[in-house]
Amino acid sequence: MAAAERSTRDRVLDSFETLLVTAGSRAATLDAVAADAKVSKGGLLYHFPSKDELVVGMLARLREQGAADAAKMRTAKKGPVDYYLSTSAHTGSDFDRALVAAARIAQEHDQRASEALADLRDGWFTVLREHLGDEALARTIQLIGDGLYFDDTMGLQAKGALTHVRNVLRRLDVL
Amino acid sequence: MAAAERSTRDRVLDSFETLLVTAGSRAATLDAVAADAKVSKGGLLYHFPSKDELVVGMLARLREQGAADAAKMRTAKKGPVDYYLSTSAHTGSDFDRALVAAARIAQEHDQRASEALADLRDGWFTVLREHLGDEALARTIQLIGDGLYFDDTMGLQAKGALTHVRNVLRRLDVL
DNA sequence: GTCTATAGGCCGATAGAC
DNA sequence: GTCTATCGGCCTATAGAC
Repeated sequence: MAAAERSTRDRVLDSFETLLVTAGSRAATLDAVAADAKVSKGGLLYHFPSKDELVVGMLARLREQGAADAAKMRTAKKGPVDYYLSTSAHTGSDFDRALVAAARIAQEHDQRASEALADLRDGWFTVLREHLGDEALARTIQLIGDGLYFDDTMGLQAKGALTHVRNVLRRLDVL
Repeated sequence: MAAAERSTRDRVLDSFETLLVTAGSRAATLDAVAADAKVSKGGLLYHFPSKDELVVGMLARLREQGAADAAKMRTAKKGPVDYYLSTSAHTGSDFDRALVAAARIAQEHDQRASEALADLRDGWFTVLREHLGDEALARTIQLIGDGLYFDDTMGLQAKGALTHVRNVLRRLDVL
C-alpha cells in the first residue's frame, strides 16, 4: 500500500508539538496551530473539539511512540545503555519532539502529561536495571540521560558531553 | 538594623517566580502576579513598566543569587561535588525558585534567560573542573546534577536518587 | 506609590454556510 | 470536513485620580 498523505489530524498534532517545542505553550495557540497546519481554526476544532482534546490526542500518540522506543532499546545492537544515552541528546525524531512537547505541557500542572512522562521513564529504567543488574548504576545513568535531555531542550548542550559520559562509564566497566 | 519589610518590588518578583514555577508562564499574567503580590495591576506596572521589565528584573536578581551560590560551592565543607549535587535536587531556597522560573522563561525563546542560565552553569562547571582536575568527570557530574534538577522540576524525582548517585561516585573515588 | 477605569488586541469556542 | 464570522473573556498597557 502506498504511503498515505499525512492526515489533517496528524498535521495538526505535528504543528501543536512543533509550536510547543520551539516557542513554548504560550505561543501554541489554536490560531497559531491552525496556521502552521494550514487549516482554519474551525477546521482544526472539527478534529479536536477543544484545546484540551489536542493535549489528549498528543499524549496518546506519545504513548504509542514510547512503547516502540522501549522495544527498540531492548534489542539495540550496541546495548540499551548506549541506545538510551545517544537518543537522550536531540535526534530530531518525531518521538523526540513529542517528548519535549509533553514536558512543556507537564510543566503547566497537567497531570495526564506528567503521568505519561513518568510511565515512559519507568519503561526505560526497567530496561536499564534488567540489563545492568545494578539499581544505583541504572538510576545514575538515567539521571545522566535526563541531564543530556534537559541541556538539549534548554539549548545548553556542552560540546562533547556524550563523549565525556562514555569515557566515565568505561571506567565503571559499563561500556 | 531591624529587618526591613519585603519591598513591593521584591514581593512582585517573588510572586512572578512562584507563578512561573508552580503553574507555568501561561498562568504568570500581570493580573495573577498582582493578585499574588497584593498590589493592583497599576501598582505593579509602576515598578515594572512592562511585562518584559519583570523578566529583566527577575534575571538580574538571579545573577546576584548565582554569584553567591558559586562562592558558597567553592568553600563548602563536604566539597564542591557534594554541595553541587545536594543543591541540584529541590532545596526550597529562593535561588532554586529563581532558577526554575528562569528556565520557564528560557523555554519561550528568551535569549537573556538562556544566557543567564548558561552563565550560571559555566560558573558551576569551572568549580567542578578545578576541584576534580578531570573534564570528563566534571561534565558527567554536571549532567547528573542537571538530571536531578530536571526530575525535580518535572515532579519525576525517583526515591533515593541522590543516594544512588553517591554510591556510584564512590566507585569512581570522587566521594 | 498605589489605585480604578478602560482601551485595544488576542484567546478559546460556537454557529452556520458550503 | 473545511470554511468564515462572531461572541464573551482575559491579556497587556495607558490615563488619570488620590
